[in-house]
Amino acid sequence: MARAATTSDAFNAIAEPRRRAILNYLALEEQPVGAIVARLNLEQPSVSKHLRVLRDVGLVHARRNGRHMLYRTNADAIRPLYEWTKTFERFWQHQLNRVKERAEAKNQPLNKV
Amino acid sequence: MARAATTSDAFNAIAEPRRRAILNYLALEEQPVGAIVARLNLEQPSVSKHLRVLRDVGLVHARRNGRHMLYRTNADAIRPLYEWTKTFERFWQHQLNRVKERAEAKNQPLNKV
DNA sequence: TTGACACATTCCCATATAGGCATGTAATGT
DNA sequence: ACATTACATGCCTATATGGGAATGTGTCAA
Repeated sequence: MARAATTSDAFNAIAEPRRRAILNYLALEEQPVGAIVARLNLEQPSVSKHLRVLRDVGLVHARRNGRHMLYRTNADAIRPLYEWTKTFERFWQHQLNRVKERAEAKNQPLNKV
Repeated sequence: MARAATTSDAFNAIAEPRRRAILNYLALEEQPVGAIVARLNLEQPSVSKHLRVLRDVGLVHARRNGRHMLYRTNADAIRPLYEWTKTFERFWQHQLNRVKERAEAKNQPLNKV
């Protein structure tokens, strides 16, 4: 058997870095495809394909507005991922990382996914 | 180009349900391969391969003890996933889901990943 | 109706699995 | 040294990409 389809669930869908970037961008407000293409500097067909995957697993919502398709992130669909990772929270080394976190937040690049 | 390697990062590695199950099992304490095989009811070569992927991305640590290889989850490597999902926390519908959560927790199967 | 704009889909291809099976390797007991 | 235990790796196959280029579809303006 091959690897599971990217559309099989949210875990597979977000494995793609560009799809995570798209979700980040669409979290604040809905945007047309062209805006994603311009902002993330990707090919239009590529963005459409990624959006198709994200839509299939419910990670984005879409609606048409004239010639434009407006997409927005469905944050609720990300919760299962959050819940799973949170399971391991009690095993982290809290004190040490809290400090590192603040230090890194200051130098974090804008397009960092 | 094809899909990114499962070993390219933690996001790709955890896309596989069995790998998440392994991480869950190895979170509490280190275990030999045979225990994973028995507990998750998988083929031994399959488990070894999954562990290889998890090890390549740093999601598990391994040490030898006689004939046994003892693996354990490296929870710190899961933090980046947690941090990314947490980015969307402010967009969740808090009140509604808190209620749903408790209701679902009661009926959750043991092997649910 | 025609043309342009905004996206979506299709086709082709190289690549990376994950499963099943066989085999290789490291460590231990006798 | 040899058999056994406990894993790791190799080989083969079917399948699912993601990129690039071309083409199809839906909407609006004139």
